[in-house]
Amino acid sequence: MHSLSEENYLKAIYRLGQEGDQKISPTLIAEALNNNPASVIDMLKKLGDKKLVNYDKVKGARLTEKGAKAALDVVRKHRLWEVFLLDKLGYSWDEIHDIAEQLEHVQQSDLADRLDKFLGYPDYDPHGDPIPDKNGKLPGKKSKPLSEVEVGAKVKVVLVADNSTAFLKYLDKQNIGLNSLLTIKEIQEFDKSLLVEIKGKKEIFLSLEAARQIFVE
Amino acid sequence: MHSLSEENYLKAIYRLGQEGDQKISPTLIAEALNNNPASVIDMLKKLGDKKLVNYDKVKGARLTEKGAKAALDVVRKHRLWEVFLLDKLGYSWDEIHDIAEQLEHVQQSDLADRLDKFLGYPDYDPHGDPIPDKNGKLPGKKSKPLSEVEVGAKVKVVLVADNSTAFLKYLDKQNIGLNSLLTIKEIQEFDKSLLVEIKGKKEIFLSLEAARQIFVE
DNA sequence: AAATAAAATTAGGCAACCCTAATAATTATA
DNA sequence: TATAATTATTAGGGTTGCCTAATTTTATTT
Ligand SMILES: [Mn+2]
Ligand SMILES: [Mn+2]
Ligand SMILES: [Mn+2]
Ligand SMILES: [Mn+2]
Repeated sequence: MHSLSEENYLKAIYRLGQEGDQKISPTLIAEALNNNPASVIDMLKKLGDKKLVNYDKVKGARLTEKGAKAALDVVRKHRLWEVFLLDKLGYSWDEIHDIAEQLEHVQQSDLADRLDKFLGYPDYDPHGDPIPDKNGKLPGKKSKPLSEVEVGAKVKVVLVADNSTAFLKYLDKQNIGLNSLLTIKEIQEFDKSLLVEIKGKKEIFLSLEAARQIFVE
Repeated sequence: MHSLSEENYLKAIYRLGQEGDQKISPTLIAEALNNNPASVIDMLKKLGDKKLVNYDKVKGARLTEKGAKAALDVVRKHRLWEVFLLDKLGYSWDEIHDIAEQLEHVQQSDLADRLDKFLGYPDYDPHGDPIPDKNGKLPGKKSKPLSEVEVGAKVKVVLVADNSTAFLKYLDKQNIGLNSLLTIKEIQEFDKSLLVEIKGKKEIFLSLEAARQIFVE
């Protein structure tokens, strides 16, 4: 139906749309896909012809309903495959994203549904990201970044936004994972870095940078 | 490492090499891949540069050791994924080939090994084709086409060479599957078609064409 | 051995995606 | 508001992998 490249653009535009209400510009998309704004413009033209995206110099890129559906379909496959790789094949959470990037493009109408069933209809992927159901509906979950939590609060980690191997390995080393229970002991005034206690474990320091990637409730 | 296209060429050349000692010509490869001899020559040049294939107008195409290794790696992945799709996701044997054609190209060093372990180290895929182990070694099995069996013989189906949906659905309808026990009742002189009794089931007619695709022992 | 048919090869192109360099349009800054 | 910096867009190319239409080899028939 859609090419691998088209699917990656749709997914990137979808993701950028999720992270706040910034204008989704060619430059932004190019950064997300690690390519060139000139290439992005080419593709936006094509996706426009296919009625998957509306692009407007002022408003930036927006998925049409059809485009959003296609994007969610890829996201669903990505996250289901991540669950498969972790639960069934025993990979760790920092190894699965890159493999899922390939698996998500396998085309077969009922593959995602069968995989979903085989995995027991999971609601979240191993990084805490919600898995859309077959109609594209996402389970709701209202979390906020650890960087916006006050001193003294006790919170639970429910999602890790940065899925890079480097960051996930760092969290492993710090003993932070999904469902970790954290208490904010201190927030440094000058750099907003945090001193956090991990329940039953040691206290650690987290930079603002890191805290922004850890979502809690 | 190798592109999707390159992998498909390697696999095709490997498969053609397995089916007897015909000369593997550009035309033959083009038919196998449903493309054009001119395109094949382009690719043979590239695979030659990469030391994966030796091509000689007289001898045809031959995989180098490196090329054979790469081909077996793709074949291994294809067949393991087929087992996964049938055993775990519940697809039927006529639906899995096309999906495995896509899955076989997913690149990750230890994916095949993990899948192999998860599936319980199967020796054969759902069509009876042997699955190479991680060193490329194939389990031996000496079968012959049903078309070469004599009248009166009692044999067991161990492999189906034609993996097309059409042929596999036809076999389903005839009630023939792997491990079916057959007795050859008659062979027609004029067209070599067979009258076969399926143990515990009815008698059926098979064309020579069909019998050539069914391997027994 | 010609003539004919089939197969291999070369030449020239095309579509998908990406890139760099040049230019135009915006936005920010002095 | 003129000047500088940043973005967007266009122009021109490159690569991969495919195709069609010659052209050349090789194999088959008369
Ligand atoms: Mn991921
Ligand atoms: Mn994830
Ligand atoms: Mn197959
Ligand atoms: Mn098979």
